Amino acid sequence: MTHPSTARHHWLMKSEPGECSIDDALQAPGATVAWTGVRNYQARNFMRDAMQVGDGVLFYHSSCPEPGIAGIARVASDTRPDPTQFDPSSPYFDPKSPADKPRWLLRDVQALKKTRLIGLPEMRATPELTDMVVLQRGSRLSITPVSEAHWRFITEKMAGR
DNA sequence: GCCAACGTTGGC
DNA sequence: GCCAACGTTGGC
Repeated sequence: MTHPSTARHHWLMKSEPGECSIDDALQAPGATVAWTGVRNYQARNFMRDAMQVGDGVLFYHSSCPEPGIAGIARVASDTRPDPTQFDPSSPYFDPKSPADKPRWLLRDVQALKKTRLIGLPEMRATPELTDMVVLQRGSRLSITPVSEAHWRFITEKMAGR
């Protein structure tokens, strides 16, 4: 029996392509970017408590003309404080975050490959994906868990070609 | 730009 | 602890 803490998880992580697209991530040193700007406790807790280095990530483009899954990535580091919370010039500045007890965390994410754009309308039209957390009514979380079945269906049946 | 849905804040 | 007001997200 596999211990739960060692079970591999999968995630969908939203990024605005105007800020960091899958192409930007692939061109970064080591194809790795710091996932800055998470300012929601539930999303932070996913990163802190459930993510593990090596977990698979669906790299999702949001707030753009064609929202959808744009690539595959992996969790590449443990959590560390998100430096943008202490930067007054950053849009992610949080004046209430204590310097000695940072409120917001990030992980490094390594882009592995760009896929064809699996658009949100296509995702919604795919019966196998109707239970995905990101597709539920009112879902706004920038980081959501992805089941093994959804991960396999997307990466094996949809991302190719 | 609109607005539904959800999260956070702060007075009480 | 309640909850109204306000802010944010993100698709459209």
